[in-house]
Amino acid sequence: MRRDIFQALADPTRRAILTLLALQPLTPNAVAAHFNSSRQAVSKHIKILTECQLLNARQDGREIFYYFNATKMKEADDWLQQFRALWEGRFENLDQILANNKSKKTS
Amino acid sequence: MRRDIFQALADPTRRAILTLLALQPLTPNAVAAHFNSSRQAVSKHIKILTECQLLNARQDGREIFYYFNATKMKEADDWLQQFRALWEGRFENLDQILANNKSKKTS
DNA sequence: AATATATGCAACTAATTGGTTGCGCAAAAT
DNA sequence: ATTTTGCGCAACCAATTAGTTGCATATATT
Repeated sequence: MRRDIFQALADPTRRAILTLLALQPLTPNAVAAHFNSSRQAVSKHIKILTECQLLNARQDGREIFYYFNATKMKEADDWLQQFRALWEGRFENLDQILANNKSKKTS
Repeated sequence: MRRDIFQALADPTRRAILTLLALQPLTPNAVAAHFNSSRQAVSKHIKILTECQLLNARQDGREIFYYFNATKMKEADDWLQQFRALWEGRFENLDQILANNKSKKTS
């Protein structure tokens, strides 16, 4: 199933799962142990994250370890690229404002 | 009203609105003209984006211009920071893999 | 072989979402 | 003064979501 990566990132629990799995691959049970949610609820989140390839699954016996896929996450970063110049520019403006403010005080 | 910035970014129309308004401030009507959606639908999106401060409003007569707020968008970028090392590391690994591959060929 | 464990999947539910239509109000144009 | 324009807000609706409970299946453990 196709899925929008930003839509997957919308849920705070899913973001927490990503943060957790970025540190080390874990099974659904191990992930669920970190949250108040039930195993099934976490499993659903993992499914969504896997569907948009933010996670990859690797089965080992009856356990399935989920791996964070940084390459996919970079797509979010790429989208933000278009705005990056703006908040950097913002600081330039801030410098100017501060400079103006200073000159007012000293004048 | 409080609102999660990632939840606001989940909708593709809202992301398109942000891209548009990052170029220049516009009124809701002007924004709606760029999409197939009705003015009210766009207005709802703008409301959500304003609630999480990705947009700021500035009234001028009966018109309201909405401004993109880059500083707020940077929060998304900040959250991604935790993963940035990973996809950069990924490329380091890729370099190693390529290096190994090359040495195999030449050996 | 019998039991326990790890997981996915389907059905159901309450809450939220994205959209619509219709309204009211203030500012501009006639 | 009347009409038009720009906008927000509320009510409603269909679709989606996040969660639950209850299975079924496959792999370990005893």
